[in-house]
Amino acid sequence: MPETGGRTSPKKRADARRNEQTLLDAAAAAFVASGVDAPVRDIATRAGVGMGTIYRHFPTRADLVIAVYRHQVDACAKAGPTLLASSGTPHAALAEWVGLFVDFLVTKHGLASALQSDSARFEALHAYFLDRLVPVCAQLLEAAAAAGEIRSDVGGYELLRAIGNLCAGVEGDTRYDARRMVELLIAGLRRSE
Amino acid sequence: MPETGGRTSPKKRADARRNEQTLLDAAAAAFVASGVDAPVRDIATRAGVGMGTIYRHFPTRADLVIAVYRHQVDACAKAGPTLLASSGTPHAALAEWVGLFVDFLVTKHGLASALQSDSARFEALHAYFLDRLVPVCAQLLEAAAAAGEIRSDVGGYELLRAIGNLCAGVEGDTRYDARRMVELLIAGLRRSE
Amino acid sequence: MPETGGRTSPKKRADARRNEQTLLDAAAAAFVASGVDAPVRDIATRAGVGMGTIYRHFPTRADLVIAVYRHQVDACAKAGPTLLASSGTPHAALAEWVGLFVDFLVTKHGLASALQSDSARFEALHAYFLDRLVPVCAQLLEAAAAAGEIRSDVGGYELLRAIGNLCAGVEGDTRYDARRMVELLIAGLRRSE
Amino acid sequence: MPETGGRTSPKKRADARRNEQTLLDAAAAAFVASGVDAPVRDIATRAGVGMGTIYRHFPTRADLVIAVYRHQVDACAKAGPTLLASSGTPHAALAEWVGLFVDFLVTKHGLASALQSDSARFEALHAYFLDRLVPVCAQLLEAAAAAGEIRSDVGGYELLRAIGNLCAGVEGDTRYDARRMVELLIAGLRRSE
DNA sequence: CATGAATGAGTGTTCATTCAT
DNA sequence: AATGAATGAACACTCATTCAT
Repeated sequence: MPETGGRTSPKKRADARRNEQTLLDAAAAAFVASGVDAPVRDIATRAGVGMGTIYRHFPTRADLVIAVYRHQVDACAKAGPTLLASSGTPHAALAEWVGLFVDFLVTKHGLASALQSDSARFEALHAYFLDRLVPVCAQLLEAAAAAGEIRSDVGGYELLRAIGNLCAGVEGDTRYDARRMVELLIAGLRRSE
Repeated sequence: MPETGGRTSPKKRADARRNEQTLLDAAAAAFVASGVDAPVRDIATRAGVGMGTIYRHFPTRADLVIAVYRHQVDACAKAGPTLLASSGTPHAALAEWVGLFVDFLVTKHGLASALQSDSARFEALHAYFLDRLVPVCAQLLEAAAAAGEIRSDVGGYELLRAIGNLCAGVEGDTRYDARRMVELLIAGLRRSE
Repeated sequence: MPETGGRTSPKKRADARRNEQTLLDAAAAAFVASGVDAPVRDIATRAGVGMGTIYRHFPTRADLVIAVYRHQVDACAKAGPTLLASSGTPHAALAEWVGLFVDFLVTKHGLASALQSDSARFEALHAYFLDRLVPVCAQLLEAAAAAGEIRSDVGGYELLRAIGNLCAGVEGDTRYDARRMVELLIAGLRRSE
Repeated sequence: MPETGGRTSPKKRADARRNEQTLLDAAAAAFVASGVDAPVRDIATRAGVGMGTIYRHFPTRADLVIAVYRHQVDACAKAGPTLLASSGTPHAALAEWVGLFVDFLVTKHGLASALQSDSARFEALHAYFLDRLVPVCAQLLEAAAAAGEIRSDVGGYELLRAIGNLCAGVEGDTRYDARRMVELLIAGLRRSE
């Protein structure tokens, strides 16, 4: 448990952390350039380290991907309750939160596609996203449903998956606006009386 | 010039045609199992033929993929005008037609994912789908918009793309119902006044 | 023995011969374009026949190559004694005959290279050229040697091989003139006193 | 920067270098046996390494071929000026140098054939040989021509090409002596008055 | 601990050759 | 006899992953 103030971790710790951050930055860059399937060697080269180092820190590709996006996923997860408290209505909060999620996905080219992949190597990634975000999404949905604003038969997992899908493979397609499509989806949730 | 019903084509033709069908069936199966990127060798094995046979019939992967789905795409394209004529309202026709398309995509696991692929090798596939279906979808959208039932700022390409995305990677995910999600999307199109 | 005037060979014979000539022409063209290794299918296509037809007429590639060049090789072989009789000196006759051979090789792009090939598939080709031309070349060499014009320690096979080599792979190399190099070689044969 | 005799290069280097030498030896052997087109797998097997190792060390086939012959080509190039200084006459120097080149080519069966190849994949090989040897050959030719010993209308490239050709495909042909034929060629260069 | 050399399975693709029709 | 569909060996090349140094 490396708390900031601890006296236990000597220089080493700082170094290692710096190193890991270099790795994550390099991976993020590689992901943008070549998708989440970017060759390990590319990432290593970008980071200026050997490939072995990457495997040491992140035994599985999913580990690496998760680490790269952890902060943003966490931030997104935390924003849910906040928005619910501050927005006018639950449905508005949901829309805003979904907007946040879309912004995240759309700027991380290749991520949404990776989330679709049923390859075993991305299982952990899948799981992480779900663990963190499904509850949040579900909470927002429930609040909106409880307020009578939307139908109550759509779950967090399903909505999240749909949003992820709508954001996949958008890379340079000027005729397709993922954000708009997601808005349509959210609009479609409205209770039809 | 293969006249309808003519008995002109020599015996060979019959054999070759049968073989080609075997190929298409095998390819379809392989696509379901491994996506549209299924190794040529796998497809050949499934069909019980040599790899060369596949290359003979379908020089390019796109040729194969298109051939596999051609009939259904065509049927889908033709259904558009028909539905428009027979359904109660344009929006109803649109919904029904979209349902048809989703049924097609959802049962062809792997197809939707391939349509997302920006790989050059699938360019022709992409083009084929777009050429055939975008006009139909656009026509339905326009009719519904003209009737004042839906917003008029969503184009055929965009909607088709969104639907395709919603249907991608669904393979065995019991918690996600692509059909429902697409319905949400279509519902979201409704004119919000 | 299908003599022209025989009454034995009905139409069939004429057809078959015409067919075979078509084959040879097509092969010759293909050889020029792609070398003596031209794909069988290419040749068949050029000839407008099926591949099987080629295999029927020429079971081995060497058979085909030999057939293609037979006339010219024979003509070359026959020219030897003629030149010996008509030219001023045996060495002059040798030079002229060699010139003939070089003309032949140089215009048959790819042939010289094929003659070098030690691939078993060209064994018969090799043998044919040797059987026909080595004796002629040897005769000319012997005459010139007997006349005291050239050294007597170079044999027909060896000289032929050297010439063939000098003509190989010349295809479009403007800085290399095979003819000149062969002339150098022949000049080098001169008795050095 | 590998200084002479320095102990700077880390241990690894020694291993890698040894390995590379193994590779070069294996490649040389494979080239002798199957020509410079020897399958990568064969070379790898001979060397007792995986194919990937070869691609790591020599990304392109030309890289490999050049590396295999570099030392000897360089030695040959350096011998030119030396012989010119030490031999009795320029023509003698030329003859000796050519002898060196022939010795090299003849023992590297398959090399001469590769030099003939117009395949794009051997472009770099071709260029390397030419860059290194044409100037040397040209210098010797010019010196002999200046001394009035030989004709002055044959260039370095042309002579080198002719020699290379004479040495091609000699593999186990006991009736053909490339060395003798080249001598004939050189003899043929003598000024004919 | 880091390094990066080595491994080798996996895949696309070409063509000579055979053989059912 | 002719056809051309089918076969399958052969080869190049890429990368994830392991492990000796």
